[in-house]
Amino acid sequence: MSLKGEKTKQDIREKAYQLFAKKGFKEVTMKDICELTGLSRGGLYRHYESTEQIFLEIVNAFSDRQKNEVFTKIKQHIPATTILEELLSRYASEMIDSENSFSLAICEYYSNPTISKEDNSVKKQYEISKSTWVELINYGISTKEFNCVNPESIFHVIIFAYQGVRMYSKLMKIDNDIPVQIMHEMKRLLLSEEVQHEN
Amino acid sequence: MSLKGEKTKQDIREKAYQLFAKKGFKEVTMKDICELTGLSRGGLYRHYESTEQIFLEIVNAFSDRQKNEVFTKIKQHIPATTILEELLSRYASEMIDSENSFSLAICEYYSNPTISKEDNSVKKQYEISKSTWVELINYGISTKEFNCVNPESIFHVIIFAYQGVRMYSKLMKIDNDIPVQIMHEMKRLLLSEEVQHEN
DNA sequence: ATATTATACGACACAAGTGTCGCTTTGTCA
DNA sequence: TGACAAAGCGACACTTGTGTCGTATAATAT
Repeated sequence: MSLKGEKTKQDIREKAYQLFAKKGFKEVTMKDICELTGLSRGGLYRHYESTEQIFLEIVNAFSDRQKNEVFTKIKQHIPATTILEELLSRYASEMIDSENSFSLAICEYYSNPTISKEDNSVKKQYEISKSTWVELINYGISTKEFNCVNPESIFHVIIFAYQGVRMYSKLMKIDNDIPVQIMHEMKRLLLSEEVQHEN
Repeated sequence: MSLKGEKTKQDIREKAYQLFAKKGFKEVTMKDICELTGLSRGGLYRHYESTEQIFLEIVNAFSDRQKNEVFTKIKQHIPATTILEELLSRYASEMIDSENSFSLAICEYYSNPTISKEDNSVKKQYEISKSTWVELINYGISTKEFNCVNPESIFHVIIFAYQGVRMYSKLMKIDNDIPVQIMHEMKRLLLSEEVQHEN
């Protein structure tokens, strides 16, 4: 029973996560990971044979973890507006600290034409994210908090808009209130008239 | 007066544009450009010393060209809704053909942490794009076609959402109607009630 | 036409990352 | 506590791209 091995792998994943969140996908090399973990080339290659393999393992764990968070809150009958605001402000804070955005690394990975498109981790992560949002929006419609035409299209606007901002923020030290602006527009798309006018 | 030189540079820029639009920024090497232009290493390096230098020259030309298009149409009193639809559907078509998106290369360049942040081509391109949209939106408000709170935040939602889609579409062969969905939501954000209900 | 300068060539040295392999060290079980 | 597998080491060969330089070729002005 190899305990040491799994511990090392865990450490590799943690350190690699930090590097990806800071530098993006392509910028991270096996050498970088060697340096941060303190492992030698041979030592690292024993556990993982590419940055992509490490990355995908992290992505999978990442989307699995977030999967049930929203669903649980819905079951607890927490108002949809509250859940929405939590989600949006989490996105917003990740945006402002561009040095710490693993989601941005995922974006970059997505946009990389050389990756193996057969792998379905990306699609899986997208589907999980989509079903979570659609569930939340439908819940909000059922409680009369939300008022929108098409939950799926709202989902797309939201996630894609946030990814765009993350990209820009990496270069431009974007105004901190842009995430807030976007949050307001997203709410305008979703909220019923009476709720909207509170703001 | 060196005619040959400028002709070669022009050719380099054209070929490089094709490569960037297809492969993104980082994926293109000086070697690739040598191969496509038929130039040797020394020949290419005489004109440009890096892919970044070529790229930035293209970006600058790119944003300058688009600058006055919208402004001209506003002066001709073409309805804001018409101009909006033209812009949005151009974005949408670029999204569907992910092999041909120079904008995506710009995005990727933006998100690259190793580039020289002193260069202001990116900021310039962003400012030009922003001022164009804000001008259009304010024009639409003045003609009572549009009805929105904050032109700048709408601008951000629009451009960022489209960039996000482009990224995903590069990997996922995204549904062709997602751009259309997003177009509708963007219109919902902008259009006055009476116009909106037409749809 | 020819001198002269701008273009273009391709071999070369260099840098950075990859992946491998024989060997050593360390864990783990009987 | 010894045996044996698992984990870790680091030198090596390889790949891919960069940037340079002496030389050759073509364009242009006089």
